[in-house]
Amino acid sequence: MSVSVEDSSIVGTLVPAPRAVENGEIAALLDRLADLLEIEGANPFRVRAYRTAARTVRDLPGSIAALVAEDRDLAELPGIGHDLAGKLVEIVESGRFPALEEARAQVPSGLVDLLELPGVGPKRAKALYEELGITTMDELAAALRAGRVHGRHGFGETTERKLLHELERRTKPERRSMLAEVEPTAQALVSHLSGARGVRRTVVAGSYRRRRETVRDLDVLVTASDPTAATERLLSFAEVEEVLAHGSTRSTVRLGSGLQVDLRVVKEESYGAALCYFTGSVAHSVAVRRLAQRAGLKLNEYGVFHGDERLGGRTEREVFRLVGLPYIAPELRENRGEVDAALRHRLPHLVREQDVRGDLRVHSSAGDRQGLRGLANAARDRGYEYVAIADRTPAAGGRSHRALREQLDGIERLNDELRGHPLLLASAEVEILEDGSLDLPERLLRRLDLTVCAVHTGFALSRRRQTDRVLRAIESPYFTILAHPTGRLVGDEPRYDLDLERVIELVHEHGGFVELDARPGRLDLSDVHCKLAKERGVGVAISTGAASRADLAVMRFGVDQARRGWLERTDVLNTRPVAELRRLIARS
DNA sequence: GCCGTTTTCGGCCCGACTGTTTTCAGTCG
Repeated sequence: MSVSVEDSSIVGTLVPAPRAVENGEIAALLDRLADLLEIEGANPFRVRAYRTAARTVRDLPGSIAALVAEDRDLAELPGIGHDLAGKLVEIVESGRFPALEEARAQVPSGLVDLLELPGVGPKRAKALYEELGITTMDELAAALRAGRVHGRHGFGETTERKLLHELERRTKPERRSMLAEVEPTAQALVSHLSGARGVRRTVVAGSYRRRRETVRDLDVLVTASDPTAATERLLSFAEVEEVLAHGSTRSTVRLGSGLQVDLRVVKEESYGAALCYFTGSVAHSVAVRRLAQRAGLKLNEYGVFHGDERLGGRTEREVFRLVGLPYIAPELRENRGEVDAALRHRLPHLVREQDVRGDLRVHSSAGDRQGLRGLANAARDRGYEYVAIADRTPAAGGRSHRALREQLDGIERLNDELRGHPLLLASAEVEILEDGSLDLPERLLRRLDLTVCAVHTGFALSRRRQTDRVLRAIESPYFTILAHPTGRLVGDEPRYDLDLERVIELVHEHGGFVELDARPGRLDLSDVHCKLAKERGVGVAISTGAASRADLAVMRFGVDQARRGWLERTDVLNTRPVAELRRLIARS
């Protein structure tokens, strides 16, 4: 999620914010201040403190505004001390952030954009501003063309050429790509590199391996006896458009799609250490390295060392063991408490795709042209024990009542025939109307095994009305699962405003469930919200909302996200055997 | 600006690559 700091209504105003300020907005302000301080040349550790705090705030499942309202001590949060706690309270209560206003007075805000350019960091940005008065990308482009940058300290001919090339190439800001979009490239790259002479292992690390919902680049790790052969091999990959850096053990290229690929080559004996290092996240790596340091060890991408003695690093397990930790799954490596949990041997046993026994939201079109029978076959082919057929209700442009009745009859007939191989569950993706009532008459609701309730209309409601709407639906005796709870699209702003914490609390009270929409462009709930649901004791259903047979396969992206949200098999509703599932969704 | 089982000061992760430096700073991940 990106928040436009410049447009934010909470900066530079004394008027109380009309709504509670979101964590994402606060985090963006802290990051912006860190950028400005960096350009100013402030103490780098102070800059880091703001970045750490931004991260803490962004990753927090509950809202800072709510903590402030409850008068909780924010200094208890990791990376937030007395000083920052006070600043956060001021942001929430008055909408003001004086430290940021002061920094803005020193450094024009537009300079921060320049940091996006490869090769431009805080020092060069500052030099461009102080020596040439440049504050924007456009001004930089103009200065380069006019030769005004030429001969300036730190700007050689190559740098000039690269910057101009970059400015002309980029017409819009770089966007992160969705995980599912880059998978084919990642796989093609791995098989291409694996063909190089002397290459033993090839693995895509980075956020791709952590299964983040979006990735900015692909970090590829290779072990090889001959590093040069491997880096040369990367350059021969057909999709390479531009070589950005090319060294003996490390190369960076840009593909035609705009995706950047970083390749690192290490010796086989360093595979584990390098894989830890390149899988990250940076915050996780720093936390682990700090542990190593405290134990008198040094950890880098080549191994674990005690003085000059190399203790190991061939496998990740060995690296973790040497620093006193059990193995931590890549999906957890975000420094969101996993190192602490590992130390206390309290890591979750993460849910796996093979634990999934069914899909609890599938549209009848997923049977392709073979109707319900085709759908049942598709589910059985995936090894599912059950599948819930959940077409939308009329208010969301779905089936008429009559068509739904006929479908329910069809499900009963087919179940008689299939005898539970698999079991078709009668459901509907029931629109929650603006007044919070469910968009089906009781006589139909009564015939359903479960409901999957959702918001597809009336996005513009205020936070209070939207929340009340959903809360009322949860109180319905026919409510089972809240589908795609926040309406988010990956990489976008939320489309409607909802107090998810209250919603989850009420779902817990009524014994219902929340959904994780597995589609790679949705992944709604987010990882952080999955963790919130788990912490509040609410089970999560991972569902695909598949509209075609092929869509059923997106389940794995949902499982990836669930793992990032610390979910275990027992936290996921659709890992339950049929009998148990029936009991859990039965209406009291 | 944060943090503490070598605590309230003095630390704060670490190495590769590039370009311009004439021995290393800036940037990046």
